Amino acid sequence: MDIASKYNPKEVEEKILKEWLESPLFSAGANRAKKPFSIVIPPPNVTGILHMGHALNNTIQDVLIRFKRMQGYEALWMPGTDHAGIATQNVVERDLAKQNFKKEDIGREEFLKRLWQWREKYGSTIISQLKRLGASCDWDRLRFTMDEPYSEAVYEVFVKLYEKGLIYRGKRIINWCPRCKTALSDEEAAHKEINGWLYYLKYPVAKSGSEKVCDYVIVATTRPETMLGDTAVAINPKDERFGWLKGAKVILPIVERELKVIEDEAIDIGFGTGVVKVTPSHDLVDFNLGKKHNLEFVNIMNDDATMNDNAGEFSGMDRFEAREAILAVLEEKKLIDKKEPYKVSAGHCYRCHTIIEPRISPQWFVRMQPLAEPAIKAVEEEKIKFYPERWRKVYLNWMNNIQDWCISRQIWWGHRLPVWYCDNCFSGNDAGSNEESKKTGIVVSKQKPQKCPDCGSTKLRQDEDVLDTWFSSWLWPFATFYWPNFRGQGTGERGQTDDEKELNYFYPTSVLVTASEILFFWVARMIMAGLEFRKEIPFRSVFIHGTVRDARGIKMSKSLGNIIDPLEVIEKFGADSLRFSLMLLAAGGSDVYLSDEKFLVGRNFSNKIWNATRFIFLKISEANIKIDNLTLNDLDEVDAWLITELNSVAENVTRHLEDFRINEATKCAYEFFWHSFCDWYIEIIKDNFTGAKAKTAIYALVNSLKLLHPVMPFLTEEIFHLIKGNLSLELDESISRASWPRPLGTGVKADTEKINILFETIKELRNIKADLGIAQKKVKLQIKTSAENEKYLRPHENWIKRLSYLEAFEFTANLKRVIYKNALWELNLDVDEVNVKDFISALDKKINNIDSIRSKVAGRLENENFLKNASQETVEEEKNKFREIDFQLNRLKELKNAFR
RNA sequence: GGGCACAUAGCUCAGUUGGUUAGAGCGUUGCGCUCACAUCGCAAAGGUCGCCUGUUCAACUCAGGCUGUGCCCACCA
Repeated sequence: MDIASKYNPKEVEEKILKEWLESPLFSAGANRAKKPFSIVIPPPNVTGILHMGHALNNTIQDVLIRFKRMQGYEALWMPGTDHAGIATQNVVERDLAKQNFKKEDIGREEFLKRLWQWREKYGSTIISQLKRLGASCDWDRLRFTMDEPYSEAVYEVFVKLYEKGLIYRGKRIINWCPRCKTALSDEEAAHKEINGWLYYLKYPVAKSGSEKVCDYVIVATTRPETMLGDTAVAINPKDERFGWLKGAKVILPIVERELKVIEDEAIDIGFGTGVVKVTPSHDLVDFNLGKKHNLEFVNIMNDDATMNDNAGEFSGMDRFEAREAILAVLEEKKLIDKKEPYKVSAGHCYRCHTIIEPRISPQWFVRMQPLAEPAIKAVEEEKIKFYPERWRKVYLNWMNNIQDWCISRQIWWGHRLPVWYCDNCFSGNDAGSNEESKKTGIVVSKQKPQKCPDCGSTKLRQDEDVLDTWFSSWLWPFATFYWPNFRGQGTGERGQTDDEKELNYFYPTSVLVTASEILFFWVARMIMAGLEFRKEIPFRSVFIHGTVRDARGIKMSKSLGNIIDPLEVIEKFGADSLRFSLMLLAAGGSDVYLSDEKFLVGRNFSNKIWNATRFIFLKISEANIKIDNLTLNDLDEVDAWLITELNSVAENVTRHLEDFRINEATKCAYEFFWHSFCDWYIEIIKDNFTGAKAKTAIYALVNSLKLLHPVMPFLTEEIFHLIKGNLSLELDESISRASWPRPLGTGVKADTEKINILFETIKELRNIKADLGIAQKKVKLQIKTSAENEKYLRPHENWIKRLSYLEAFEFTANLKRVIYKNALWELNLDVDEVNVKDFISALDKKINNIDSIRSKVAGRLENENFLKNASQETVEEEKNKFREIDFQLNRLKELKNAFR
């Protein structure tokens, strides 16, 4: 049979992918005979394209799913995409802008039509890319957060929460993105420090409470433009410097408005001048002060953060333009005391990075505290476990300080609020919370109500707003199963049952794999929603992986231009290489630093596996060996050693995968395959290729492939097929459904100690030869040993000779000198012309090295406290170690003497 | 301001409960195209495990402090 000497991943992967997608290998359904294992995918943005973060995230999930599937679980990986409200709308708006349109020009209906078209066109891109990565999702289940059944879940949840008093409408100060022109939640306002100034402005004092100490008060501000909306200045009542200001009035410059002086404990006496300007309409703190002290609210901005008519002469200017203009006027009036450089923390829109403008507007909120309580408990009681564990604290800390969630968005792409207002009797009041309002003229309902329950009017108008994207994604773990409107009996295809049965079977899901960035956005909220609507946690474990960064440690992002495109890596080296390299690098939850050459490990390893297979096939066909089963018998020490190693590797890989230590699992399998299997075993069997050896090799190969399959699905599948096709073995259709390796029980137990002595000897001989400068010279090996040992050694003669590059074995009772000895034998290399000088200096170095270790161990053994306190085992170990080191030391010394 | 990580070979990082002669990949050096693989093999050089102080018979590992780096949270005008 002809197998290429270089592995061609592209060709193989595309072929295998096609087979997979045409098969039902990855489908799952409620199956009583098996235990469930389920993962819901973090749904990527429907218009997204695969980036390295996706590659990492989804490879991890695929590894876990494939592992569990092979272990015999009913493994479901639920795929889907997210409509990603603001992000997607922005993309389509940009597209419109290219044609010189604004969305308002074409209207809501037409705009939404375009959005859906966009989704049809690009929505499957990322899905096919995930497939190409090898993701073994149950693709027939592909969900979308705006599918009709899914939307039903969203409305259901809104109505339920409203009825429970957990959703309310309120006029509050919220984070407003003046570019997207929508409200954002606190989480969507990313705080970043920017370099700014702290301006000290002088406000003239009109009349003082007691004796006027000064003509001005000086207030410090980072945002002078908001002064136009000031309606008070505030001091701390305990601040003795400003006792005279109590009850005073000051004049707001430019506007010439008279401002009250209010007193509040919240004012930090130590900051700035101790006097604060209060702008209730444009700052959260001031908003609260304004409510508390019953101040006037003056809004000075439009929704795009330009100044409105309340800004007088500055009307129409952008907020930053207005800042400069106002400063110029104040400068002219000599009302600027000073300015200092200052780092300001400002919220930025997480979608377009525009600086947030706090803005008062009516919005809808979810009261979070009641939802948070059980979600805190679930994690505290470890019903949900975090990996790495440190995220548990981060989660709990956030949950314990949770704020209400602003869920209404002033965009068009998303789930429209199931809220109707009566044209006749709705007066803009708040709604939903019991004390705050009377709910007049508001109906919250999944369907459009016939008439207003308050006044009977039929003129009802649906709220224009849509819901925060996360208000739909927090239902993902159960809404993907068609909750709450389960379909009837399933079709029976692929063993599927009806929806509810499936939900009950697969929920709670097993593990959620995600990045830390969306811990609050998504993970925490899913836990709350799961507990609220299913009365059960949504997943048992949360595995949080790191961020993908470039070689300099900077987060990869398209806008920074430092991305490595996973698709290019796939094209060049194959998805297996990409996956393998990522899994090797992504330790626990640590960040992954990538550069192009990092993928060579994966490429090289793929090729290694390919060639090892190729070689074994070659030998089998050369020797005309027939293998029709994998029952191992006639194993010699070397075969048994390999199988013993394999067993322990299988055990370790399994253990590591169970604990989400994928990198360790990958490394174990890699080392076994490359070093134990290729470097030792295959080398050993080269000139002693018996039927038993062939079988052992194939057995080890098949099981290595299985261990590697979760990480390198394509290559392992291809070779699995090759083995099945060429060796007439009874194997599964696909390795993805083959059983996970279990240690072979009795019968195979290697005398690893003796074999290891041989391996050590070979390494030592190579070493000595290199030091003597005769690495490539085939010399005779003289051996002095017992008859019994000779009998043991004889069968291994050939490979020992070859691996240590020797010409011949000679058993003799008289050695000219001893250059090496161990428990089995004493050796000499029959050679005269050698580089004694280098050899002796290399020896000296080794002797020194070992000598220092020897004295360390000796010191320990002479220490009475050690002997007294350390465990019996430890002491024994140390004693053994000492004997071993002592033996080595003497040997080296003898060797040195022999060459002197 | 609060919290959380991280600091181990030239580079990138492993190191699961304290006892190891501290490992890997890449890079470097030397030797080799020995009938799979040069995307390979064999070997070598290279580390006072950030610093200090404790706990312990024993610390890369535990505790406290320090320094540096990164991240998250927060109504720091």
